[in-house]
Amino acid sequence: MSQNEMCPRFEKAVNILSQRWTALLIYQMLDGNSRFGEIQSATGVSGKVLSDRLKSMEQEGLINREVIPETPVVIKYTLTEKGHSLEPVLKDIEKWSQSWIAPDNKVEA
Amino acid sequence: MSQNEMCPRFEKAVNILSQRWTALLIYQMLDGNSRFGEIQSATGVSGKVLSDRLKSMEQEGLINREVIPETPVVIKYTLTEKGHSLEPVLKDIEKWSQSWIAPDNKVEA
DNA sequence: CCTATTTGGTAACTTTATGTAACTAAGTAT
DNA sequence: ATACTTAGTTACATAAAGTTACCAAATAGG
Repeated sequence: MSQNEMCPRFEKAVNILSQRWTALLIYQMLDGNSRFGEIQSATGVSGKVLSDRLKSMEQEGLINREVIPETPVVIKYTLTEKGHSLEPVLKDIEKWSQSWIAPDNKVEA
Repeated sequence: MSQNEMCPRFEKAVNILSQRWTALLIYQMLDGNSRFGEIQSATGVSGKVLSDRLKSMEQEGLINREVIPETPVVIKYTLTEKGHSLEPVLKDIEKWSQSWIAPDNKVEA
């Protein structure tokens, strides 16, 4: 336990973005992927965690969930304005990675 | 398992930043905090995890560890150029949080 | 010498988060 | 009825994080 003197809004933002997968999921949605299965196979996240993350991102107001009663059913996840507003942050991370991470870095860890 | 088609450098960067505490630790160091105890009490991270993170951040080339043989011993952690280069990313997150996170948000979760 | 204090940790154990694999539900076509 | 597809959930296993107690070095006080 300690006295956190950091801005609680900043901490909240960091907590959101440092939840495993969340940044990658938003990145995928920025990239046009909107369906459960698309996002899952693009990222490799497990169905269980994807389901959890989508729920908490929805509660956080980052995404919307839309049910399209086609057959079979299609669920479309789209970024809200708030979610979309994270684009510059992710692009910054991308830019940083291109300057500072070696190109042949395997993610095997 | 899945076929990740994202840029592996971007993924690596996201993995670094989405490790719990890492972003907050860098933020503290940008703010001038350099000692184990300072960083620990400023953030609230446990000694065990702080120790782990500092090691992996050092291996990642983000920080340097300097032993100053005063009494009692002082260990000084400072950002490398690579570590410091994350400042714009963190400032972007901070800016985002000020626009999109409610001010009275308690971190109690 | 013996004890206490301070910094920067480590070790053992508990709790929480994530991963895996199998299963469910709705809708439809065969 | 059976099978197929999407979008999940459930039960169980493993990994990561938190908690608390302890260790090591260096020194100061008694």
